[in-house]
Amino acid sequence: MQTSEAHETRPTLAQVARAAGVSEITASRALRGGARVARDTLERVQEAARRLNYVPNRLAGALAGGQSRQVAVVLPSLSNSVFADVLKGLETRLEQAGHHLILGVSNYDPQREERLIAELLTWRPAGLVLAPANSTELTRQRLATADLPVAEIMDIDRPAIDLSVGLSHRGAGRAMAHYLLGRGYRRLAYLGHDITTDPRAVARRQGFEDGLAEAGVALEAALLMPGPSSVTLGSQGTARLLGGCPPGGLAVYCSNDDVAVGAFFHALSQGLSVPGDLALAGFNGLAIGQALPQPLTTIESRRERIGEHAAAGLLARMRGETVQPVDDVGFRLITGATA
Amino acid sequence: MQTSEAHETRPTLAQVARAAGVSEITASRALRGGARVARDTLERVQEAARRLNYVPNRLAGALAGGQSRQVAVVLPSLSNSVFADVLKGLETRLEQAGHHLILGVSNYDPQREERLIAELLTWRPAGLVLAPANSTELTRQRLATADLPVAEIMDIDRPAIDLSVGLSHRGAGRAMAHYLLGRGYRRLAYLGHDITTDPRAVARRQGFEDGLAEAGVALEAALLMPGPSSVTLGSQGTARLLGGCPPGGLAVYCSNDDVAVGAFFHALSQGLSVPGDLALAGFNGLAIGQALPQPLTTIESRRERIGEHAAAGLLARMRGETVQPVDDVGFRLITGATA
DNA sequence: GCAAATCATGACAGCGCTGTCAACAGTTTT
DNA sequence: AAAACTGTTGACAGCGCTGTCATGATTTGC
Repeated sequence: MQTSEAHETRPTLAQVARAAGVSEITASRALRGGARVARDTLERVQEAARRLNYVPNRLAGALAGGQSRQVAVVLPSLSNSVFADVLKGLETRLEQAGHHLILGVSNYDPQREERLIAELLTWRPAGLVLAPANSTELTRQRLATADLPVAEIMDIDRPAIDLSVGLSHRGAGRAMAHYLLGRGYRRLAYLGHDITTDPRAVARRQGFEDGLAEAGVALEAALLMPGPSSVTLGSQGTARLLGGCPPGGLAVYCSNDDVAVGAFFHALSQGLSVPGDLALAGFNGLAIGQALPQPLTTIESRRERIGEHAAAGLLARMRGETVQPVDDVGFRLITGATA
Repeated sequence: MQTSEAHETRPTLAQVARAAGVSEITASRALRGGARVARDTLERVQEAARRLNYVPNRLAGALAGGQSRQVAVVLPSLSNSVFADVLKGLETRLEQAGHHLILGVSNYDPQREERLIAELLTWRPAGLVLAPANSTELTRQRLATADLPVAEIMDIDRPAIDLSVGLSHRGAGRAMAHYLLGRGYRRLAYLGHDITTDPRAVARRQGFEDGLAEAGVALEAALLMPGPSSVTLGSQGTARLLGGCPPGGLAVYCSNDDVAVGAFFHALSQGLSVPGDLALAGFNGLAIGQALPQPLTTIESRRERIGEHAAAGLLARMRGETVQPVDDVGFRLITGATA
């Protein structure tokens, strides 16, 4: 706790101020934009800071000023490139506004998510971004009283605590149903991954079935594979699905692009023609799907934009502006060659 | 700056202490593990904290204690799943040790990387993780004096500032050369992406050529495509490469799995047999490569382990232990069906 | 039974910065 | 010429917590 005068110590604002011959507070103002500081004083201070190699201590700044310029982000996973994209969008916008990201990954575990939120809150972030795996009631309560802007991202189908940025997965499912029906498919199946962790996938399937129902069509088959979505899961699932449900004009709506790509690979290795024998549709619009020999029919989910919008919403809230609670970034159906 | 006694204010340690009938410092000790605190006092304090819904303020804690329990991470990209994997490993280990991650993404831009490091350092992190795009001399200097543990990750081929965690990309390239030669391939080509941003890819290619040279073999062709690696780039690059360099026993070493998968797709759409007409090898061991109808021959890069080891190394350094400066996590050649 | 060691607790100061309010010079307004 | 600004600066206190050292209460050793 001693303030050694050895020059090893990182220079503090006080030292910069002394070097520039001004008071601490003037130095502080000069280094933060320079409002209400004479031009030459400003330059003198900046000069001194540069010379001493001054690195401000934002911990102290945040503590004194009561606002931290850090934004906490809790995501369920990073393996899924979807969240990496969102994170990218968030980082870009926030960094640009002088904020920094504290990251937590919940692994789709509500317990862990809850703990992470609580821990990240100890840093007194200026905002919070959540892609809820399955928000606990406790968490919702805590956040409601925590008095900081919260953006819940990915889907807008559920009621949000504060801000909600994403798209209607239900709507996306319906859109795909309409598209496939419009292309003349009447034999429809669903292939999904473990949905207990992925409420968005559930919503899409629901929307898909709704869309079919509107035309009086029912799913011919639905197969849920255990485990998180993956290409391998898609291949294996397709194999199983086709066991009880022969190809030949069958269209399979997959829970996402990874699964659909797997399905495509299975078709390939079995010599099934796509979409003749087996039509395929996914969700997300991942690059890999579009790079297949036949581009995948899917729905683009604009992940990076979700991140950017969430960041923008939080920043606006921090500035005290009122923001519309629901931000629908929409989606776009990509008419590929697989359905 | 006023301490309103309105109960809106977040409870502070002082309030918890008062509620528990102890001094602030005792409360502090009780809430941090409880060393040197009587058992019943400890329980009383924890009780009070729970009742008041106390959330510690780590900004204050870090400022007072002189150590922040945040670790700064600067990565060149998140689009590349490779870095997402590393990040995951880092997060897991650090979170487990009670540390949190502040994230910056440089987009492979050395300027931006430099600025990010400087900014993140203002949070007085306890450690720093870097996957250097191209460390500036200035940055190296600053970090050398910054007096905090720094882990440079991904490759161990270059001299590091402090800790180095990764694998020898040069070695990986050589290993693949040896493997392909061992399989009898004598017509070898290289297909890569824009290497100005990716020194690791350069090292692999170098190693590959070294490996060939040891057997007196030279590359028949090398094609560098502009832009970051992607599946599409792989397909297009392969098309171009095969223009001047006909298939038929040709083995193409791709700069990474994304490119190799693209190459595979190209072969598929052209009806080329793999590996008969065209053999393919990549790098990373991504799931997508292994899920292809024919699993990709590649080298597994253990990204998550790199993250975990980097975290462990930093944590050890924070505890004051001495750590070996270079941590080689190794790699593993995956004998797929494409070469 | 008394010195020495151990345990539990607290007073105090300080981490490095910023908000608030006041002061003072130089300008403009009336 | 007085009043009212405007622009620039600083003194002061305090953000919420922890390290250090000191204190009294207990236990231990011989």
